[in-house]
Amino acid sequence: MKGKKTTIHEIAKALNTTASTVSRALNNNPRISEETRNKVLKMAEKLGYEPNTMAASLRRGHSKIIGIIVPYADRIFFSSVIRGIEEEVKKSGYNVIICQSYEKIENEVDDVNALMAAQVAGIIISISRETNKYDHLKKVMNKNKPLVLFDRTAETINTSSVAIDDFQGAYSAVNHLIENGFKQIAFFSGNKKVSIFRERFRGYQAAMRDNNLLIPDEYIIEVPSDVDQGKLVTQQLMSLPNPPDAICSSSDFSALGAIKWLKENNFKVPDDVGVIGFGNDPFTQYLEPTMTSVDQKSKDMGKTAAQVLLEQLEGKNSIARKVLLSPELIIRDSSQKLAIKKAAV
Amino acid sequence: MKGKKTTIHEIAKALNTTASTVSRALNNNPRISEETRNKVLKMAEKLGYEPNTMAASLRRGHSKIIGIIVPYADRIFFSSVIRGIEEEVKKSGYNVIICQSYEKIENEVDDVNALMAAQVAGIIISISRETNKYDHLKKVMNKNKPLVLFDRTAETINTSSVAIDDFQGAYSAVNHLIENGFKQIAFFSGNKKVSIFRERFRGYQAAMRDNNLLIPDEYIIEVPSDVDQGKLVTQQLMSLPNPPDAICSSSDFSALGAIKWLKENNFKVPDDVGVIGFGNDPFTQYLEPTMTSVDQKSKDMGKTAAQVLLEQLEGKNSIARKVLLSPELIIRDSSQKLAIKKAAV
DNA sequence: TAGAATTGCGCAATCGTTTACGCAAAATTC
DNA sequence: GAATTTTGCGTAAACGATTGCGCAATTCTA
Repeated sequence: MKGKKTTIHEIAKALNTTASTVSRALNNNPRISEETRNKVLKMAEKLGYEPNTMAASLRRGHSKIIGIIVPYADRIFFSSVIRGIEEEVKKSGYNVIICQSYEKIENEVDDVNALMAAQVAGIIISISRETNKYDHLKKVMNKNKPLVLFDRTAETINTSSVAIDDFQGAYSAVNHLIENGFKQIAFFSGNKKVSIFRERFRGYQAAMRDNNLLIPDEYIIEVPSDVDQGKLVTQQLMSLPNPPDAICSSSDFSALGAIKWLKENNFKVPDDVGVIGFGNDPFTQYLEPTMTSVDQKSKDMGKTAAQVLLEQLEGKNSIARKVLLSPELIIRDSSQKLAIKKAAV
Repeated sequence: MKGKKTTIHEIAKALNTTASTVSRALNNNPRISEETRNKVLKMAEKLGYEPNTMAASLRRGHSKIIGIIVPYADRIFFSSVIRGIEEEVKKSGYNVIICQSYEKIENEVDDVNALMAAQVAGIIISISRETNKYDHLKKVMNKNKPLVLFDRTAETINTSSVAIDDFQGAYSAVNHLIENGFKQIAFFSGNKKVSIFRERFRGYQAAMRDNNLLIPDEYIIEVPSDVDQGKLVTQQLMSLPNPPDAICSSSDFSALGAIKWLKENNFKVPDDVGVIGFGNDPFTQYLEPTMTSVDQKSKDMGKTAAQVLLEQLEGKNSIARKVLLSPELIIRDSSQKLAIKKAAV
């Protein structure tokens, strides 16, 4: 019972053959006879052999581990992507190793180095909000390690990426509001330095334009993804001489802030003001009213990122692939005026 | 720029010395002079040296990676524990690798094997709901790999563990309800085969007994952690000839089900019926009324589990340590009758 | 049936580090 | 100043698996 590990050499000795034969048998090398292979398999089983992946990785030049870097591992969006990746790569015998950047570029750089040192087979990353230089990512590419960005991608470097179509997400959200009779639609944008937020903003603009609706400057507000900040700017908005009749937010949290402030101040949601969030965080379905939100397909995103990476790993495809997933508008109560909703039934 | 990696041999050659000297210099071996060490460091920097952790791990017998196994990586409790672990082990230069068991014992066994094969330094695990045999865990211990269980622990094997005091959590929750004037308190238990749920149940019983309150058999219901199931059993409960005036739940989700059913059926929460959940899931703070819940200290749990594991790794402590963290009752609106609340102010 | 191709397996180098051992030079002890 | 200890570093053997090369034995080709 003492943890004496068996190696292929032990198996070889027991079978009066050599380690190379055992190795080949174990790896289904066609140059090994069925008979020998079976003997090896049986003996391996008997001796409780378990391969030392370190040794194999060392020889091979990389491990069967995929590195993942996210800002925070405990945010539902990221943890859900991670789950998707894990599920997918497991099928091919890979494991995932998680690093957090805490939205700091220094951590991100360190993480990349650590992962490279750990000889990961490839890296899947959602870059930090701070990240504006890409030398660390280029280093990965220069070493010919597959690299896939997700959600927060970088346009300036030529790498594979998976994201949702943020433009379309915002566009369909705004369109939905308009279909439900809202006309004066304000927009909560995130930090416009980040591409996903720029795209959402563009989607909002396009939808308004396509429906011949004007956008007063005061209707566009940059607000962090935060409940209290959401409340604050909602107060501002509703104090305008021409307050909006709906809010489309780039974040579920600021949308929640909006709903909270509105209810506290005796506005009815959605009858007085409609609200739509972005992200489809689980809490949105438990609110009153339940919140309409754009689902980011996080698990799919993870699965897809994993697939793209594996493709690259297996050499099938070395050119960068940019995948855009379609977001899904999850329609709940916060965006449908009761009268209209009833009429529709 | 082509990913030619520099090894210690290259450094040695450039310095007209040997790999062993370089290795020792890099590892702060005291038998190396300051002068040599500095030369090595400088040259390593110059040549862009990055250590190959695979090789080192192979030689050392284990990697600087901690394996984590959880049922689901995207459940807030687990992702939060993972975050805590990652933050803590990173300080000592370790990384974490994540596996999911999906509550299946076969997956758990596979995961353990995969982690052992990856030569992880140790394993931190929250066992699946199904797990009732522990051979796979014993194997880890037999190979002298540190093993730490968290939250869902196993009493029958002698290993370190970190959990919250579920007894105390439930006890203080029930006590709080009683202090707020509730007397007929029902209990939503989870699956009593799982130790944490047994403990919570015991806490409930003890608190009731200590306050000389009787528990009708019908008040104790085993219900999965699920909103709809919570609704269902709440309906049952409230149809009793002697319905409860409060519900203490082992889960936030079934508690949410209770609140939903109660509101839909014109019961006031908390004035007619008080409700307390367990887990302090983020959504609890966004409900109406906001939900009182027992916080499980997930991030602390992760940090502590990591500390216990590292202690064991560094050989300071080879005997099993069982740590119980104190849960924290987060008091919100669902458990305080308005009259009493005002009086308290 | 001679020559070519294929099959089955052993030899030995290799991946990049770490580390026990040993030895000379320098420093210390008495 | 001889004997001992310490310092500084080189030699070489690991760690456990993979794989190019080569060589017999077998099968196939013509």
